[in-house]
Amino acid sequence: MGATKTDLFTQEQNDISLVLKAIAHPARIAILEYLIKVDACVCGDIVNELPLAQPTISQHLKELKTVGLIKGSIEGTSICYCVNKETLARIQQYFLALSAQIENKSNKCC
Amino acid sequence: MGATKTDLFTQEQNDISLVLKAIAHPARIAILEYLIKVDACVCGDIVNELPLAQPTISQHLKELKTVGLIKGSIEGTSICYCVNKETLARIQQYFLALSAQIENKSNKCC
DNA sequence: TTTATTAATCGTAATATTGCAATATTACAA
DNA sequence: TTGTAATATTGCAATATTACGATTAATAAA
Repeated sequence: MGATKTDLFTQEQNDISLVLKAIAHPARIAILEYLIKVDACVCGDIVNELPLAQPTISQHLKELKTVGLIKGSIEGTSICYCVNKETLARIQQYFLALSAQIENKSNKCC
Repeated sequence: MGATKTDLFTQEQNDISLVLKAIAHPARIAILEYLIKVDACVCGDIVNELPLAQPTISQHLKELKTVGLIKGSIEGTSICYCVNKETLARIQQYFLALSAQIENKSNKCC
């Protein structure tokens, strides 16, 4: 087959997995960390910062944008990107909730 | 090419991306949530719980185990799986740190 | 020993992802 | 309008992932 059977899972499980899949690549993690580090947005600087070709960076940015992890605003010929706090916060909350659930319990095995 | 250029990124970026990639699938999210919900470990119950074939579940469990998100211990003919708190905590801390960094800053654009 | 039971592994078809060269688009300046 | 800088899109080869049937390995029960 080869395609994920999304219809078998809940909306939230699919949503979270899409956002995590977008983050789950070293180049996209590097982009997110860089965007956060330089405060607000930078544009073509990302191409200079990372050792990947421009089309590759552009594609990674598109994936991050598609799932709402970053936003972009046009400034003349260049585009200013920045991290979407809300989406990041949502992921952070998700893991916080998981950790909280597990904290109260003691493993019966392992 | 098709293969991620891991040598271009830091150890931590690659590490985090591997763990996130393991989580970033609805079936594996469902497995993690189920393991957390039923407290400690269950084994073949996961196959009954999720609408996927046994080899598929087994493969997903292997991926989760490879990146250290779950542990398994043999109990007779069955295997008892449970979530590895440490790895989950590490991911949670990672996102907490990102969120904390971004909280202090005001977007220059977007 | 035979027979279930449980879970891992193998093999493979279908599909998705990664990375980039080539090209296109967009916005502005001269 | 022509040129140029900044990004996006297209097309494609290489590789990875997903899912599962068939099989295997390991243990337990009869």
